[in-house]
Amino acid sequence: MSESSNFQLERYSAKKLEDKWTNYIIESNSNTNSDKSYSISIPPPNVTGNLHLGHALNTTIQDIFIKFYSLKGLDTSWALGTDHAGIATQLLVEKSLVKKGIDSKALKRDELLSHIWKWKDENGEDILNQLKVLGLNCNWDDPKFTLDDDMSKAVNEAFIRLYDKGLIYQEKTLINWDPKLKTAISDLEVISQKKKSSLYYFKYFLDNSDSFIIVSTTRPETVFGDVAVAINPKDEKNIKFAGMVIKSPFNNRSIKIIVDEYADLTKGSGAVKITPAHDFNDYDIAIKHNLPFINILNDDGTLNDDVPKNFRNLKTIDAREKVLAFMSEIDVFVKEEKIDNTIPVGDRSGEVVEPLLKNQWFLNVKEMANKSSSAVEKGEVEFKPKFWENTFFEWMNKIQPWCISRQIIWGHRIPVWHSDDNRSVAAHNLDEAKAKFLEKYQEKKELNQDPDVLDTWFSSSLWPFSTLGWPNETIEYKRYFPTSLLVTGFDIIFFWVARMIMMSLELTGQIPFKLVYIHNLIRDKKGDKMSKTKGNVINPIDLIEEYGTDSLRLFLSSNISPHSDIKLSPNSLDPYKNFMNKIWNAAKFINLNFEGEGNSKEDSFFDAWICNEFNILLDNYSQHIENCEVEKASYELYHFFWDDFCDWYIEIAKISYLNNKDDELLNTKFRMKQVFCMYLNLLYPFAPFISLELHDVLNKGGKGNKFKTLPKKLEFNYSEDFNKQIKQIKELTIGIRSLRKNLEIKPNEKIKSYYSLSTSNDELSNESKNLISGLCNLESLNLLDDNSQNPLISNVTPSGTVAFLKTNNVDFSAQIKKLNKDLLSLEKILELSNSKLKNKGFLDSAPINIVSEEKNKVKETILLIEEVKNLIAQLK
RNA sequence: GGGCGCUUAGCUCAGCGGGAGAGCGCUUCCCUUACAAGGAAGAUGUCACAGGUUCAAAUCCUGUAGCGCCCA
Repeated sequence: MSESSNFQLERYSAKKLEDKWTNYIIESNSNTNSDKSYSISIPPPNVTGNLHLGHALNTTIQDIFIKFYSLKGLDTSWALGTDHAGIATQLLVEKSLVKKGIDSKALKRDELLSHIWKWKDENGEDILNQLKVLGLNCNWDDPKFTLDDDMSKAVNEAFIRLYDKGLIYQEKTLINWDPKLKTAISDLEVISQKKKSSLYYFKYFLDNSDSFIIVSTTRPETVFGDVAVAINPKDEKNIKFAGMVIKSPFNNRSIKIIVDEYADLTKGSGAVKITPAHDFNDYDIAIKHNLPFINILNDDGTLNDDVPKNFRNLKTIDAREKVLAFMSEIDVFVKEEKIDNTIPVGDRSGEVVEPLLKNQWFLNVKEMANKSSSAVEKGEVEFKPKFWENTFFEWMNKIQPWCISRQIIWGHRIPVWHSDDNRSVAAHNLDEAKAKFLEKYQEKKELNQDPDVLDTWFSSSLWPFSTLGWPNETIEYKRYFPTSLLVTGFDIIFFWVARMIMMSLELTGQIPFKLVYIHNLIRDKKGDKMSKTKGNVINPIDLIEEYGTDSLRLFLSSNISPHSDIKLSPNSLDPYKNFMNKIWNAAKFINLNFEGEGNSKEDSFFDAWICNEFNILLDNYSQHIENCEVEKASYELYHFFWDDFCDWYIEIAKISYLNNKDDELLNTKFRMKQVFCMYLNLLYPFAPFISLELHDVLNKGGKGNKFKTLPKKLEFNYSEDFNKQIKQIKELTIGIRSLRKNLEIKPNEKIKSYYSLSTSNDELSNESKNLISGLCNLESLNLLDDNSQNPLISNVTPSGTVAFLKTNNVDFSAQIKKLNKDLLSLEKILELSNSKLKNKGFLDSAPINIVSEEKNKVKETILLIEEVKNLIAQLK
């Protein structure tokens, strides 16, 4: 059996195509010699990650751009890689060690590190392998990993440059401390969680006095760190106490009463206790009023030795109860009030984050943020959709120094070496550090590297240029940087996008990418976020198993929306699978009929029409993708194929095949295959597997040269108005089919039919008549004779009237109903148009073409109304 | 509290100044040899509400309500 006859029997199977073509796609190298380049760097998935729909959406979009610009002849590069995901990975490995009975806390730094590297070596490729099923054209031969030597070199270089510029510094200040993970985290990693909680009121008695101030607090356990009570200058009740001192009943410390507008009279008692070492606002107040800082917490969040003995080592929540009990005991407790509060929680640990005084490394980003904002303002970096720029600016405007040090071990160790007397240099290695130290301090000292590692996002922020070889001026860097596009979700605009822009401008002097394409999230069918705990996660691998990669990709690319998240239910992909099947079967039809190339016969009007429609598709498609409107390109692909190519072109061609001699059909058969293959070329970036397979089937022997360029516009040879002819055929056909349906005439019953055209000097060619006869299963189709005495049942269409002979056994009530409905809507249209044309304002102000269109509409509608009235009269 | 987005057919959403659209679902008919994962013919809408701008508003502006997200 030949290959082609096999194909005729084969049903569409996505799985089979994926098995056949995945490696071909991965191995195909789209680089050209073009001097124009197009580059993207992938948002690196975490090494701990598993493929989820977010990855599928994100990479599908990028792949469409890469494949499209590759077809356009640009030299494309899509940098691939994974992120070491510091805290997440370390947590994961520590957990797995616990299962093996190993306590990670008992391990030395090097031992734990080697465990994590071992895990990475075993599992680090998983996510990349999962990505492979999507048919992506990324740089598979050179995947990066943020902790590899080349990336680490970039990280060190970036750090050292920023350190030497004075932008990176160490400071003991209040930071967000995760007591569970025992590390500092940045503002962005703290989530504000709404919670019902209590506001407690208690009395602070003035020293040696019966007078007291009622203070309200949500955190009674921090009374041991209190150094002041702030009252508002407008606080008439308490203002007399300003400057006086309270003797704390909790630890005998002296507490000053200060006046500051920070004390909000509308909240609680209006007087607020100041705990500078455990609250960010209080910290600022302390600086302002020159107050001391008293740390009362250990690193694990328990109370430390600076509190009275019986409170030591208690968890804050337990200390709170005990303090409250003590307040009652000494009779200072006033009341408890239920309030809505927001609590800071670590995004990784889920634990309440404590503000703590700690020595940490910071990057001063203020100036970098200003430069970044102006790059976006000037349009050097553009966001799409544009409204996300507001979100970006909002954060940039109030940005704080970025806390970049973490007290974990999985990450880039801070490249700073300290002497025992706390002098430091930043360097790539110990030798360089020694040399730098000597140069800087004119002294030799024993040096030790800082124990902390960098925030994972520090290395991520270098990604677009570190993947291209920076700080070396590699060929890749010169060719592909700045990159063309960044595709990502809105949830990491702050974490990632903003920081990449800042770092790039600071370190390379260039923007990292010209365009930021922000896409939305994929949710379940109710619009809820997918999560393991909710159990509503849909795995893309399962979807691919059931529907195929092409269907998934087409679903994703069709449903991108700037304004709403994508809702996905288990059968959301049905329409796209059906579409794949439609394409598959159309290929069978074409394969069955195709006889060979090389035909000099002139195009028929429908060949010309489909060529023209294809040219329109080609224009729109390119324009949409270039405008980053992938979903519109997808829509055009769907409707051109189903509505134009299948429903009309193939159907007309079928009739033509029946009516004409073989040699007259060669051209249509050739055109049909030609347009179809060019269509596959356009479909390729969206649905690569089916495109490759069908192109291969229909072009036997033409392997190795698939989809290397975008198709050129089709030239065709037809001089008359093919659009008008198609319009006539479509409208008259629909008119006849509708009439047949209304009269309940079976589809298989051949019937005589008549027509007249709405414009008297129009003609219907014999070819068109034959086609309509075929499309409507007519016995004959003849021009209505004005003198004909035959009673008729008619239907009206914009192109003309169609009619059947009125026979006794036919029930035409449905048709009368239909005509009356037509009449009603026509009269409405006429009324509306007439009222417009009577309006002087409309005639004066509306554009000329709009006015003339309206006039034409009136003329046509009047004629149609007459016609419909006649037809109704005939039936009475 | 500040900011952003949304409200259009039963559902999911497009349209964003001059004819209310798509897919799914629904009704009726058809296994007509590419495709029943299909074909044909249909039904379905105070475009959230209230003002305003305009000759003309689903579309622009203002306000209101509801929903969602981000930041504090």
